[in-house]
Amino acid sequence: MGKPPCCDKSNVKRGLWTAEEDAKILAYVSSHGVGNWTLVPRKAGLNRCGKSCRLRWTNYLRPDLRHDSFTPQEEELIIKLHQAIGSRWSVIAQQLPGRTDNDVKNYWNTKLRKKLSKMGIDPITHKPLSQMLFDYGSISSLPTIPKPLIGPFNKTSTPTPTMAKAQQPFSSGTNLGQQFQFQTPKKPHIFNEQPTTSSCSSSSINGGETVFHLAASSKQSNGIEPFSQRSEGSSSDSSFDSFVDALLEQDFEIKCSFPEILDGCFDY
DNA sequence: AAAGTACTCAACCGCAACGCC
DNA sequence: TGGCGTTGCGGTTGAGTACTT
Repeated sequence: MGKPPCCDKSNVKRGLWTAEEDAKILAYVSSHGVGNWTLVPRKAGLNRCGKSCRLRWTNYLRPDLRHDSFTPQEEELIIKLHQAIGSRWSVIAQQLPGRTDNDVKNYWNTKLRKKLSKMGIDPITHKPLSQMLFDYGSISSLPTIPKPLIGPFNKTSTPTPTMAKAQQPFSSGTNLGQQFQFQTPKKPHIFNEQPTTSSCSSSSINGGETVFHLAASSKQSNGIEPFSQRSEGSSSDSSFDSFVDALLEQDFEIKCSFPEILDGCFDY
């Protein structure tokens, strides 16, 4: 194991690729095929990291890639797969010929998350916001916050063993939820969905992240278990109250805009 | 027209898994 | 069995562009 020995970053070009560099990669691959990427820069005459070459090939130069817009069918499939397996972009991308995991991930982060949020659907749990608020609103007291859950996202959260390597293609017309007989640990998030870019910062509600760490740490049928099922915890604080108030206010606006979400029946 | 803000997406980073010796 | 190198993956960044004020 261990950290991969990457190129000497001070001596390799970084940033956007030029047409000339692309041509070198294409020429190399067409004559040698894809192989040891660490050798590619030297053999192809590129002043790039091998990893960067592999990424450029995988995400852009591969001849089987599509560069057109996502179709509504692809969009729907991404949403369903994300609901079933979470952010396992490589698995999702395998179901979309010509699309890369990076494509899917970017499309999700820039388009689909916002779309679901606007529809009143939580883009992580795929549950209606009103239902989640009902769950959280039913809590009479705030559970004690376990220390390991406080702070930034737990990057080490890994799929449960039963979900690993479920990479068989889906047969058409099957129930995706039944295809995936494993559970995906849902990552915590902030309700007011923003793209994860450097430009987003101040709009998250104070306390929200902590609250959703707790939400994410428990499971229900769809990966989240209501707080009311938790036995431990009892404290409350004003930041949580204001957070809940903000959520309730937001939910009220959503309900006004999308009354159909009240019956909990969704069609993406 | 200019400045500020939001959005998009290619590329990078770091970690873990894998395979070979 | 453990170390090393390579590959795969998901999260994040930031430059370029579009949009708004």
